Amino acid sequence: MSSGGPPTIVSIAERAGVSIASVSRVLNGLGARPETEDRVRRAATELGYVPNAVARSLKGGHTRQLTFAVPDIGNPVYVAMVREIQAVAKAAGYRLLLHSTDADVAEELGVVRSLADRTSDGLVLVPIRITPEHVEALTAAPGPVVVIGSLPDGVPVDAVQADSVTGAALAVHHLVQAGRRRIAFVNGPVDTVPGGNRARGYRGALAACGLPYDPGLVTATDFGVGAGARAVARLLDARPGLDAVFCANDQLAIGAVQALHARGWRIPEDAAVAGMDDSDLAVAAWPPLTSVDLGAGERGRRAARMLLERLGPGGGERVPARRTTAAPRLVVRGSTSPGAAPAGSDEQEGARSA
Amino acid sequence: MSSGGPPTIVSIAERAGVSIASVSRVLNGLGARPETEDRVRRAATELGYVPNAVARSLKGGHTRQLTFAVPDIGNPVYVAMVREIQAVAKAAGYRLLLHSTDADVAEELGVVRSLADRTSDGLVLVPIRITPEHVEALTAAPGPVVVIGSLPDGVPVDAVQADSVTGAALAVHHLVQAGRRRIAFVNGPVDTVPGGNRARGYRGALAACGLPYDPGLVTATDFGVGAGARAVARLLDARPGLDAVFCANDQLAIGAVQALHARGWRIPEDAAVAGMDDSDLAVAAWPPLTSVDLGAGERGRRAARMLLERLGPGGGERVPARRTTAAPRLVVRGSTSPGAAPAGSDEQEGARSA
DNA sequence: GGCGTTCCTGTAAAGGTTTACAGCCGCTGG
DNA sequence: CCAGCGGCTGTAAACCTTTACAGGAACGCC
Repeated sequence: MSSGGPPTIVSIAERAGVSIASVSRVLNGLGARPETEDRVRRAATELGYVPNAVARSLKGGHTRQLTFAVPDIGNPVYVAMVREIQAVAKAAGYRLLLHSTDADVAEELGVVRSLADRTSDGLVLVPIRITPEHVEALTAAPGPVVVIGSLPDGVPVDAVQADSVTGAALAVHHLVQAGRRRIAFVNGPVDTVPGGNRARGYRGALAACGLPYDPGLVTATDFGVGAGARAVARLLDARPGLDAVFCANDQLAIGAVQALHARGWRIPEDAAVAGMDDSDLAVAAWPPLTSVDLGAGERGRRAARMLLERLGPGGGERVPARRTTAAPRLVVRGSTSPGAAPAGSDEQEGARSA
Repeated sequence: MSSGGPPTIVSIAERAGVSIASVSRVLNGLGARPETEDRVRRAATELGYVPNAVARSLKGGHTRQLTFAVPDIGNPVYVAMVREIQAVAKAAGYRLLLHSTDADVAEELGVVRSLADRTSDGLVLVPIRITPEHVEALTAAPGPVVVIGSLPDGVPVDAVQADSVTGAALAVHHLVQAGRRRIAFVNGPVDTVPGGNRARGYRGALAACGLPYDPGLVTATDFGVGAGARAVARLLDARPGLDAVFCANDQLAIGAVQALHARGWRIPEDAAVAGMDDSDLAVAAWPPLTSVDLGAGERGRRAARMLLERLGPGGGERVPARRTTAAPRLVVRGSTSPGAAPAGSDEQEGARSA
């Protein structure tokens, strides 16, 4: 009696005249008499057998799937992370489940809890913000989790952080060294951890350079090109003497560039512009944007690796939670430095299109 | 005897003093005596029970997972698709498995065949190119597949296409209407279906407008900003009289803009530039790029919907394979039209960043 | 009072795989 | 010649859930 649906080890066993145990053993490379081996293999290929991964997962207790949950898949920073995580997962024989939380705290918590349904073996989570509920949910997580973001010390969960404080400082120092003295700062939403850190880095670097902190040079807005352009337009009205704009984000920086161009300012002669994240947008701008690479790809890669270590034989509950930080890197281009990065010499090559 | 691993319906049954069947029924909302209902629910919450999705899948024969396979997750076009597919899948209660084929034909075929392992209920595939092996594999696909791309007519698989022929024509006509007469064309790799179509659209539109086809104005290169810049630099040497550059891709167009800027050309006064895909890069450029939106998001959405229809009750094998085409849309910005799209008025708002 | 309904519950099978255990065969060594 | 052992193989259980089926109790009706 075969026929039913797709072939199973039972169909193979019947056709080969052996037991299902032998089929399983042969197919998993355990020992068998050469003749048995032969008949099983032949039957399997004749039937076009493919093992049912679901049944395997049920028996084995793992799915070989990883979940990656991000606030917004469209954001270039997260795209860089997905890409690396995908690569690491694939190399290790894992599939990647992509979940968009739409920047919703309740959904983030739901993702953590849903580890309990055994759909995936582990989770890499990028929270938009860490609330006490997060701490609670993560502490009680029903499976291994790695957080990309800043986690309080007590939480027994691995985490990979960006160092936006020194990242911002890097940019400010660079601007100062380039002779700028009135450096505006366009921040994103300040109620997030990175928002606070970037502000801190900006302020600290100003202090370190002996420059005054002028609140009139600082503004916060939503992320987005248009928001950045409007914010900078207002800034230019209030402080027409500024000579540099540092933005918490490449999108904001693009907006800044547009606002400056619209008023006929030359970049970088009249005002320098620097962004953060070093996304593809940075090289798309004219002049190409100086930007601080906060290591999104690197963070993704590390997070995936840490998660896989937890899943590997040794990693279980043994090891205590680890914290690691990706070093920021300043990429200087034409928006702050007239001679830098001529067209055609950048590294963003090789993407394919449909 | 509980304790073992996480709670199962057995643990609940023991604790509530009922059978596992009753537990299952209560938890699935089928009828039960109020008292039974109560005890089961109480036991379930006390134990923190979460149903095992793998066991459910095994029994039910479906995983509520969809696979989306793309050549390269970093490409903005595919990002737009992922985003929409994710949204549709999520709304329908499906999870999304993201697979990067790295533009490898063998991997694409592997993805189609791997539908047989029952890991996901269906597949949306973006092939880099359609080979005879693709046709064969798709015809024999062990589960529902929707292809984003151009499929020969005989293949019994749903497909969603872009219309790059009229897309390219749209751009060329717009340039001609803006008074341009010597319009260069920078194509991507020509051995792909879109590459050929874009070339056809360019040529057809020139003919329709009564303009001569000058091979010296046409070039093909890899996608990528740097490649575009180099190609346009060569073009400018060969045909210094050109007055517009049409690119098969926003990345190439960005490169074109940079090459023109580098030689001191003004855009759009000395030369207009238009791209394709209308990605985020288009609004990042200065001046903002006119670009043809080939409806990547729309194609993703449609593909996901078609796949879900196949999975729904009616859709089985009944319906014959469908073909649908997303209409291209020209988005005019400053790179071809001096007054268009002032900064801050664009629609690319709201992205969040870490 | 008995019979038929209806409602609820429990037993058991099924879904496809892996694997512990036991059985069988044949061979070797004493 | 027999004990013992090693190599293969088959049976059956387990993973966790859903669900067909049958049994049982309560109730209404004749």
